Amino acid sequence: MTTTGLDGFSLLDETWRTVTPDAARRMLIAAVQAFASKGYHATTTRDIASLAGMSPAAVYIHYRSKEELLFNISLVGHETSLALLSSIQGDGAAQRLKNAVAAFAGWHAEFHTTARVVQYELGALSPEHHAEVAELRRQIEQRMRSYIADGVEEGVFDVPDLKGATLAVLSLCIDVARWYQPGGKRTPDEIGAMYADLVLRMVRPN
Amino acid sequence: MTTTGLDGFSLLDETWRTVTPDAARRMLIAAVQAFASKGYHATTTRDIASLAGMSPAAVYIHYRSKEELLFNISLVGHETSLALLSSIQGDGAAQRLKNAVAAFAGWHAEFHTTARVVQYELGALSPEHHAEVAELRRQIEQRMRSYIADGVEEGVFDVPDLKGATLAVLSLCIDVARWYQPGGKRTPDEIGAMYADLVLRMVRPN
DNA sequence: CTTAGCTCTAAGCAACCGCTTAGTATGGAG
DNA sequence: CTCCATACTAAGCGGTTGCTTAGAGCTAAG
Repeated sequence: MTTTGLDGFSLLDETWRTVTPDAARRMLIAAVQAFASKGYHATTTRDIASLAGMSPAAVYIHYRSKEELLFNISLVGHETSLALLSSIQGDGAAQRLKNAVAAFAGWHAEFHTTARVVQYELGALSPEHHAEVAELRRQIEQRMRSYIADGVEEGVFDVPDLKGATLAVLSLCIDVARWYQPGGKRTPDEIGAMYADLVLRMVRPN
Repeated sequence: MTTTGLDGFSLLDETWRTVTPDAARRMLIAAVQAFASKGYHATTTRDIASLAGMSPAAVYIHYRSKEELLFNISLVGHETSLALLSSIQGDGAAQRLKNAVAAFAGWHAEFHTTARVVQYELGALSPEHHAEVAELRRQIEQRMRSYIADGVEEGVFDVPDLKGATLAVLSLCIDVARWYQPGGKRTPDEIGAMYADLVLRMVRPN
């Protein structure tokens, strides 16, 4: 095995560390790249195999179907971003919300390849797999809502509509995956910081 | 011709009024519905024809290819939302930005079917068609930026990063098309009003 | 060395894709 | 009535799709 275009990628993205064996992980990373750049339906199993440097049939050694490949990506991606959002710390509700938005928006920029698949290919999942992922999405929403609710209870935030504000904040962060480009003016960290600032302005009292 | 599921739709959505002849318009509306619910690549020309109540070959009487169908949708959709954003009026920069966000976000809710195709199927356009649409997107961004810049010049907005804030505001509105569902708690107008309020909070001075 | 088990490939199958072709129905002009 | 243009359908073509099958290559236990 020499170059398949994956070498640099797998070093940058540690999301798939736990996927074994090696060939299964390379296949998954190839699928992430292909799904992200062309979309799930426009990607053929031959594309994925070719990106991973293997034959078309090799896909089915490690995965039952193309959809199962997508489900694995979606599941690990959602679990990773939920874990990230759950690990937020900080002094006071304002600091915690700031850290949460910076982390969540920053993740959607830094791992925009994974994030694009996670956020925009949900509809290609089977009903059973979709339901499983939807539960994780509910938990993500609940986490973000609690960060905002904390500030309201502390009296440091002024939010007329808690559910609406949560929706807007999550929406803002998620949409980063749509427009972010690696060669752009802002680094993922800068985007995270800028968005954290904008969100805090949104919830601050008059 | 009796029911194809389009009758109610075409009454609700006046975006395609100018498309003639009638069969071409019905085909386009069928394509919008199919592209929006399954994505461009997952939609077959047989799906579209069937939704329009015609034979598969009828698509090619009015359109050269499936991609040209998408291009027409994308072009008219972008022109419509640009026209909407360009027609904003109001007393003072704050009122104009408020109206602009309410209209733009509201449009992405009310016409979420069209908006989904417009915003999420850009990558399926041919390079030439994509370039044509990209120019319209630049004009949309410029419009929104000028509404924010006006407030900064008037001294009623405090925005550290004009381009960043414009990006965030557009992003917030566009992402409505991703999460909006017709049966939801909020009407398109309510979403527009809520988002206008959130954006004004974001740009107001301390 | 034998054998079992795992990973992978070469070849290909049935189904489906976008699109074309040949021909039919319709309606208006002369 | 004939003639012709337009709008449509039935049938199907070449190519591609997701996935399967049969078997080869490799590793390691006995």
